[in-house]
Amino acid sequence: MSRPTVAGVARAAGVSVASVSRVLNGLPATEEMVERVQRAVEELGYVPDARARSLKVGRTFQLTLAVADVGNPVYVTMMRAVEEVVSAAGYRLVVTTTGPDVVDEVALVRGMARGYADGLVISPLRVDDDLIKSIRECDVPVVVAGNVPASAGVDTIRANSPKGMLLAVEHLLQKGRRRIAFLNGPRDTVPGTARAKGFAEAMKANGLRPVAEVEAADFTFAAGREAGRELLSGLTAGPNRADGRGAAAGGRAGAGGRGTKGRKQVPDAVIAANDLLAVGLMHELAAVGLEVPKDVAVVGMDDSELAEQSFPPLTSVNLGSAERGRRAAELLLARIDDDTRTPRRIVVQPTLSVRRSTP
Amino acid sequence: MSRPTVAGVARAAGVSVASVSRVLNGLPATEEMVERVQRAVEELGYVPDARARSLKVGRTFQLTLAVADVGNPVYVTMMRAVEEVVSAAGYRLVVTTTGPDVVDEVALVRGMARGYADGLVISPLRVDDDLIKSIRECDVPVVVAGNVPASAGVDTIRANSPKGMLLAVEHLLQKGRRRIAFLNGPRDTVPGTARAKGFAEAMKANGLRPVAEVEAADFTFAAGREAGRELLSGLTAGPNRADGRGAAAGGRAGAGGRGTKGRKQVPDAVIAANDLLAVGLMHELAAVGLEVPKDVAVVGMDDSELAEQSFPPLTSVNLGSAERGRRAAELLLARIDDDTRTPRRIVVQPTLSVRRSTP
DNA sequence: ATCGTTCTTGTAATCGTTTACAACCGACAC
DNA sequence: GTGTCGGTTGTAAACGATTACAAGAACGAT
Repeated sequence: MSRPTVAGVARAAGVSVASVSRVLNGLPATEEMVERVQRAVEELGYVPDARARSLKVGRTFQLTLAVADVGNPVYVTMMRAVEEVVSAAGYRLVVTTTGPDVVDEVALVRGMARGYADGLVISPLRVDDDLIKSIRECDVPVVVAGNVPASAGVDTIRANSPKGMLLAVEHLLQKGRRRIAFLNGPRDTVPGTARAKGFAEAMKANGLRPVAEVEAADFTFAAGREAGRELLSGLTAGPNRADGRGAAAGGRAGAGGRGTKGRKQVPDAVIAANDLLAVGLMHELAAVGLEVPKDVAVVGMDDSELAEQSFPPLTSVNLGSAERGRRAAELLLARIDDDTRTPRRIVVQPTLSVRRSTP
Repeated sequence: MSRPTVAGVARAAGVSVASVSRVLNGLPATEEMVERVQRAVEELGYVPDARARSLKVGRTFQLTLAVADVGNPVYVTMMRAVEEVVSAAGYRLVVTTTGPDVVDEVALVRGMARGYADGLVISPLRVDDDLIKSIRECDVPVVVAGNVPASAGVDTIRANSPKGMLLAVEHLLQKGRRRIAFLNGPRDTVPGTARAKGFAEAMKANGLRPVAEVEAADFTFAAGREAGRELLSGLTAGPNRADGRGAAAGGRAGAGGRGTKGRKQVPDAVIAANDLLAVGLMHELAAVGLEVPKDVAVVGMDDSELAEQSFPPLTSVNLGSAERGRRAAELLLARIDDDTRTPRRIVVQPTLSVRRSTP
């Protein structure tokens, strides 16, 4: 006994397929007709085939959100926001993960081109011409949560990293920290370059020079630890500890301190490009006996759930991931509604969530 | 200029639609035919319509993983494992989130019944007859990562919570902790009941009685904090601190200690049903000045990425989420291949990942 | 009684693929 | 020259829904 189709239901109910379809879609029909069809549907356990339906009507009522790494908590914030908006609009949201490579991203956009979903939100880590081309050629609407050139002719919604960096730097400054280091993610990613630039500007605007700058292999916790270790190497002994008892287990002595030639200054604050990186760093700080925030203040970025879960809770720049998710979803829905509207480029402003990782 | 279809390509290449389809699917054709078709495809930027294709061939080459809460790090572990297996098999994985309610879960299974995917892995928090019925009626294969009755006639793969609890209890015991409390998630969920039962058994087997048992509203960080507060209320002053300087800021004196009547015993260890709950609890412990693991040891469950990210890193029962994900995916693929095989019920064994939240 | 109107229902075309089947073509053996 | 055989290619029928269009029914007005 095979799965019932609309034809089977029609036969069972003794009516035509058109009538079945009409009843199922709530078009006007007589009381009796509705009753007969519904009974047949019930009896056969009929469930319409989504593929056939969407082939005919041209819509799937599914929307896709593609993220690079499901383990990154910033995406859960976005995901929640997107989900809320699209499900309120009667769409089902599905999430796929692309990994960090741009080629996979391109493959996804290409593959999505026909039939898997009515629209797509992507938040690409890396962008190249192929990706832009595939977005432009994609015949389902795409909105980019991130930074692509205006020439791509696509709705975008992005964060204001430079402003966020400024908030972080000024907060630290106000708390009396001046020896600020930067723990970035990969420079060849979109957020990586934006944050590097923002950090440099923010420091310059306040007349500061970074005491150190390291680059993690990617935006993950493990990479954060590794980069944190690199950042700390060679400067674990220094004037940071008020009690002067030094820090590292190894405890190798050294001049340290600012201005000492041939040796990096010891930071009294680190800004990380990401909450995961920040937390990774904090583990390394603890490992060498530095206390947060007493010895070193730490500021993360994204203000994800991890920021409040970490210990100490992490002061973090809120780059508006929830709002970006919400508005990305809204842009997508609007464009599905009307494909001719001119692409918008929205920038959302950051705020700072102060927690206990800064004094 | 509308999107090209196979007919358009055929016209452009001066061949029949069948030939186009054959070339696209790699069926035998002459050199020249292949060449002409490919040129036309290239030129028109043709992308096949997934809906139409899957309508005809009966497969979508998509698999769905439905999880209750994307914010729960245990699911990212599972997700990664599932993704790896299914993508190696040529499927695309999509993830949807259902929320904690069983009705949404049922709706998902029902809706998935026709056409959205070739198979479904669900990990339901709550199970009722409706859900089981919908799974049985679903005409795409379903595998359940969790516990449903064998009568459901479905492949399942589940953790061994009781054994996991035993590992946790015995580890604590071995470290000299005997006043063990339990921070559970909602009792009306599948994991909630399993863990409650497992905890009770494990304690009994070791001749211990729980000093406290609280139930969080759900398996989230926020709920963990709240339940942690509840657990700690009224017993924040006690003999736990070795230095005897009491604990809470308020520092109210009290008899505390074991056996004191009218007053709960002060735990020297807490097992949480979940890493998120454990981390929430640790925040509350810190808030009242109790140190982990010196004053109170904490054991989480799931051994998710959060366990190593938390501070101190969390000793956690590894319930095999990665393996469960992997094997769930394998079961699903096997069943897609052959729907007649008798349902398997796999149990994966837990291990303990010892970190620094226990002495 | 006839006509027009409105409302309901059925027939058949359509969406964009795949694929069973038949037609065709050239080669080869008799 | 004809029949057979392999191999390519084309025609047309699916897959399972929606929907334009036409036909029929009911009903009141003329």
